[in-house]
Amino acid sequence: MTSSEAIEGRAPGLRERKKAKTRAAIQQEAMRLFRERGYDGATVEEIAEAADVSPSTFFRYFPTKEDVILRDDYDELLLEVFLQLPPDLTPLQACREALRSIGSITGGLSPEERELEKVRMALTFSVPEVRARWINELVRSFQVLAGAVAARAGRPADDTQVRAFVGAVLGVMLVAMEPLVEDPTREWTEFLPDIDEALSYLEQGLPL
Amino acid sequence: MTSSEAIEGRAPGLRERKKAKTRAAIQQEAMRLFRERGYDGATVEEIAEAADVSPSTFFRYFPTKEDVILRDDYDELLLEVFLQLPPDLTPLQACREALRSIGSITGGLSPEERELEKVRMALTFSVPEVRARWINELVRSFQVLAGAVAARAGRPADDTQVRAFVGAVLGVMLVAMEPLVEDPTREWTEFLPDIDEALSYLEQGLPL
DNA sequence: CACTTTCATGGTAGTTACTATCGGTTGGAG
DNA sequence: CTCCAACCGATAGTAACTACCATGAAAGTG
Repeated sequence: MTSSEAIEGRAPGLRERKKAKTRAAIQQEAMRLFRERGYDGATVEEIAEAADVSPSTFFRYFPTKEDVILRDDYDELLLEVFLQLPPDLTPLQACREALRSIGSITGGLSPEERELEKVRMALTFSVPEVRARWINELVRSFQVLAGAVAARAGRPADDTQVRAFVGAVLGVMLVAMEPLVEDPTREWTEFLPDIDEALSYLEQGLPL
Repeated sequence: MTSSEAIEGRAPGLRERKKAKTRAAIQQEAMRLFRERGYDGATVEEIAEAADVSPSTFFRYFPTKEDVILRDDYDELLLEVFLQLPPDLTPLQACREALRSIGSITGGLSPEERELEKVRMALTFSVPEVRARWINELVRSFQVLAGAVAARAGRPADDTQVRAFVGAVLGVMLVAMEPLVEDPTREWTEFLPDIDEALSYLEQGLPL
């Protein structure tokens, strides 16, 4: 083990700093071009040139063109928040609380970051392939969440009821955010109240 | 209106018959090659050659390589079955009944068709891009289902509770079928009891 | 400070999914 | 039998990736 690993995170080193910078540059230029010409209208080559890197480098940072949009840290964030919640909350209360936290975090972003997020979300929902991959990864991350829920409820990770619970929460979220497809200019945080309301219906056994 | 439209469905005409034959041939050869060499291991060109058509024709029948796997009629079938169910069932009962129907339909397939379905499902779940698109279209078709549920419950199509209900059913299905990703050799009908059980938990307000 | 090792980068060549288009052929209607 | 529309094959082109190698800069070593 080298000394660099020990202090990793505090003093990123020149190499790491440069990497973060290029990644940000690529993502930013990509969003700008996408907004100007649309997703299909901007080629990877053009994005790479705008970010002053070679196409090879683009693919080193983002394995596919889609990933330049999809890449974020929300999944880890969600899990982290969820795990730090007081254990006396019911799973559903915990989910609602975690969602509220995520929502408030995005409130404390710089204007530039906010704008970037907005474009990212709009693209995520308006470009079919990207949307498909987004949902796919959302399902995956809810699988992870299932583990946390199970732990909280003191049950095995593959418990049927736990899986049903997590699935229901996932589905409710998905459907609640569906209007974003038709109007990608809206922000996803607008739908947090809807999701919250839907989650409370869940608790009541979906009366219809 | 021509006479051909009037008798449409009964006497498909040579042209239509040929088209159906070509489509089936392409799909069948594709599945064979995918099973032999894997999804990425078989190119569209090879599939086209095996089916004795040109690559152009392949894309006329299936807009993308993924569609040769995804193409099926389950969505329409599900909706059709759902609409024909007696109106005195609660929405949840109707969903469970519809699922049972779909399951029993796949039971009455010829051995060849069964085999094809099996390969199709295995690929759907094991090839990431295909899986992503499958989920995406599942969400879409559940949007349509929401309309039917709303009608059944005598509510507007965009009713919050209806959307929550449909979302929950969708999510429960998604999560219940997740094990197929790790073991694509299993058949999806194996999971019908799990889904049914999960749906009944839903009715109880997801007690945990 | 010299040196070696590690690793990000750029460039090149190639594959493959997909698109646009156009001339030739074939099934179908009158 | 004839004309029309639909279907098909072929060709050329685009763009997202992949594999590979050589170069130069950063980082650990003495």
